[in-house]
Amino acid sequence: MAQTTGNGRAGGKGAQLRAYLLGLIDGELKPHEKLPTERELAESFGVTRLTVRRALDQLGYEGRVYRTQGAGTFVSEPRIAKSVELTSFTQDMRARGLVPGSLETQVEEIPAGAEIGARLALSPREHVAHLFRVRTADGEPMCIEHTYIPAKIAPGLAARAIEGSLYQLLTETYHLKVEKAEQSIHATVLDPPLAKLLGVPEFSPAFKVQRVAYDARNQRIEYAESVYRADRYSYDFIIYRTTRDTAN
Amino acid sequence: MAQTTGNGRAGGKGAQLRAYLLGLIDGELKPHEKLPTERELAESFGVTRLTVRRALDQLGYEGRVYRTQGAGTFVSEPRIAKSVELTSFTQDMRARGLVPGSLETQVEEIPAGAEIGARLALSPREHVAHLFRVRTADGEPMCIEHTYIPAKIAPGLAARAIEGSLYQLLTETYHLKVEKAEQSIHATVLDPPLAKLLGVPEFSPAFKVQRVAYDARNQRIEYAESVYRADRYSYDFIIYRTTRDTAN
DNA sequence: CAGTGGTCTAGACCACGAG
DNA sequence: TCGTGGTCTAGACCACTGT
Repeated sequence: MAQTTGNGRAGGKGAQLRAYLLGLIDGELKPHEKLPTERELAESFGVTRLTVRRALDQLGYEGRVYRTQGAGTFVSEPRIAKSVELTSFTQDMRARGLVPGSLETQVEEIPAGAEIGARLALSPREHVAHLFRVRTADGEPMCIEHTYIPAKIAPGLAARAIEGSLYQLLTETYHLKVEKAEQSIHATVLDPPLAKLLGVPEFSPAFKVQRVAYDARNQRIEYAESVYRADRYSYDFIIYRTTRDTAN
Repeated sequence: MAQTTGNGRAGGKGAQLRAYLLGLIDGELKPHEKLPTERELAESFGVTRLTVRRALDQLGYEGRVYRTQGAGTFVSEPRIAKSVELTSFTQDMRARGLVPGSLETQVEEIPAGAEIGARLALSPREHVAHLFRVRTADGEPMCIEHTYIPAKIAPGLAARAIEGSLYQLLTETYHLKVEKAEQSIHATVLDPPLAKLLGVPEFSPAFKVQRVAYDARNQRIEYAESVYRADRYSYDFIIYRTTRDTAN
């Protein structure tokens, strides 16, 4: 089963066009330089303008390009945004050129209980695999993570050795592909045991992140609660005025 | 053929359709109930399927509906997401049923200096209006905010009484409409003076948020640095796996 | 298998920006 | 004025879901 994402057809013209445009943006063009017009792109790629527009829409949403009616489409300044994209810790660290790892990994299968059950829409009696990991980058502790996965959708997970990317394991072994996550970020301070695990002073500031992950069919796949060192982490993203409501 | 319709504009068919769908979602339909099919909607509204799809795309992105190929489009569970939408403090508080206000408002016009200049892409000598406000909800301090706006795009701003929504003032008086913002969120703790302003214990956790806001033409409009009480704030949003890269 | 969403074509007119 | 992006029409075929 090759990958190719939901879009069964090995690529799709939009995806090829996207790849080409990304090459332009990262390579030949500098910020605020003009991309070819939509009509030019459509013709030279043998696709419709709609297809071109969909690719540009996505890039615009990701903050890579911006468009001005009547003028053209332009390369954005180097982006600060990284969030609003769903990545795993492993992917995230690799993208930053760091080597991801884990310390103190523990796995167990336990009843969900009230809180975890509620997060995963399970009965409190149903079982979940519980992973505890101290995630590291280049060997340095970055984050403490508790992950809960319904046992019924990933049988035997608690008996496996988890190393590296959990998402990769879920995809390859259980065909569970996370498409979407609801995330809630809080600011907190580290109590002494957590501070020690992360190797920072007691009562240092930190992010506490709660995440519920879903697959394409809105089935809950994972609940994770993580604590990140604030000295090494920030959340950077681009937000847009929502649509054309403009009511107020 | 060649219908023409002139297309009244003033909303566009997509916007009307969106309003109708929002009514369905918030009114008659419950979570996980099925919306009409795209083809039905297209016919009953006298638009193309593409137009229907664009409206549904947007709702899907906002987390209001989810779609499953071969099955249909369904109402999402009540959303937790609020972020990934650009709102002002004023709008945000009103949306939560609270009365927004400000304490200790100060306004001055000063040279941008190195840091603010860099954020706003101004020479350090150019002037900016600097607003300092303690934002309140139902009279309770929620956030401390420093806002910087280039004097050349909002002349005389520093001489005005700022009350209520700055964004509203910028739109109505200077025709500056924020469309996009880059935001960076950090976790921190409150030093004693800030803690006092916010009425919370010293060294309480807090969010520090830096924001650069742009208009539709990518002109920088505002740089803001805010500190929010962590006991009253969290960032909740939905994130999606980005497109079809899937390189993994 | 029928029906759904996902992608695409080949046009058209409109609103805006710049020369 | 002319070229740009923004919106829309009227179809088509494909991939996936459910029965």
